[in-house]
Amino acid sequence: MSELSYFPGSTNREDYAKKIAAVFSEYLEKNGLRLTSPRRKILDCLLKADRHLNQEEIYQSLRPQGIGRATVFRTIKMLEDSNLLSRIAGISGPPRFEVHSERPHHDHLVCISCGSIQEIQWPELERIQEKACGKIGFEIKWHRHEIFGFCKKCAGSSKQA
Amino acid sequence: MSELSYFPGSTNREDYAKKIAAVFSEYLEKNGLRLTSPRRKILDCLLKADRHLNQEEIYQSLRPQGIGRATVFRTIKMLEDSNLLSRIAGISGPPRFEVHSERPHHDHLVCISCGSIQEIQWPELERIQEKACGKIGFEIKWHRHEIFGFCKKCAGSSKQA
DNA sequence: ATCGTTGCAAACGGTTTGCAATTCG
DNA sequence: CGAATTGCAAACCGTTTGCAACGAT
Repeated sequence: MSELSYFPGSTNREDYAKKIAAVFSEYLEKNGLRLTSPRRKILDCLLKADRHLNQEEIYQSLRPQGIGRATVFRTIKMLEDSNLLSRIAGISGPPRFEVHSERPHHDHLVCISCGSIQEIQWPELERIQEKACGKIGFEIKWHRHEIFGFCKKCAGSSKQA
Repeated sequence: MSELSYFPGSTNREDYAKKIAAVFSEYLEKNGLRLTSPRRKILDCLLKADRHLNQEEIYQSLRPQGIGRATVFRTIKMLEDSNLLSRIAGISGPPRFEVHSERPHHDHLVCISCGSIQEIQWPELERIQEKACGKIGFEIKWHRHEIFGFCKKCAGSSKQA
């Protein structure tokens, strides 16, 4: 399970976290909602993680602080609505989540043998996408691109799922 | 809801259906399983449809013939295992399915306003993908590429979800 | 006769919702 | 005070499974 997570050169993790929190807060305000302590903690948990968490993992790590499952789900939904969080499907099991926004867009390479998720950036591919969609009048909001196969390690060995 | 579905020039729908059925049958045989009437009907239902069906739609259309939900799920799983069926996630709700195999690969443009799904082919994009993955030693088995945004019709009008 | 297959109903697991208590502004 | 928020438990919904009856070789 090697899952990468990185932050653009000029922005360190804390600045990044602040920025995201600000965007979230703004979103909430605009909708007459509040940036409460549980919501903040859930966002922090996602930001601190160096891999893609699923709902259960967030819940387990925050339960000691008295945060319930429902709140985790509700907050995840808000973060998705505010376009700060994206859902990654994987091959099976519950979806995992990833804070995006400021990070350069990347796609996912999911290994169907060991389950690892690598990230990959494709500026070239993004360009082609936009050009083609522009031509047929489709206005892109976001996309999800998951490639399934065998990672380097697993491709070398026996390839069992 | 305009969902395209087409068959390559030289192959008409019936030939195509036969080919798929043959592949399925072969897969079943190889695994000591049988191409039974319910399985055949479920495959036919998917082949006949001119849009992406979900499990419930298949079940509803076959229920009059006495086919149960469990069989639909079980058969879908087999078709996925035999690499004849792929799962499309959409923005919400249950996954939809699409028979692929012989058809040229294509990605999906999902409209977040009206829910329509357009298909788009990107040979260029596929090439880039393979080249890049080859470079880092990732062996592609299949991929899922869904682009979300506003279709031509909805981009023009008021853009409500 | 044997072994896969079927439909049913119950079980399951992730997600959502109703609600009374609580917190925040 | 009033409105949003919370945790809990129950409800929900799509999916899976156990099982006894069935079907095909």
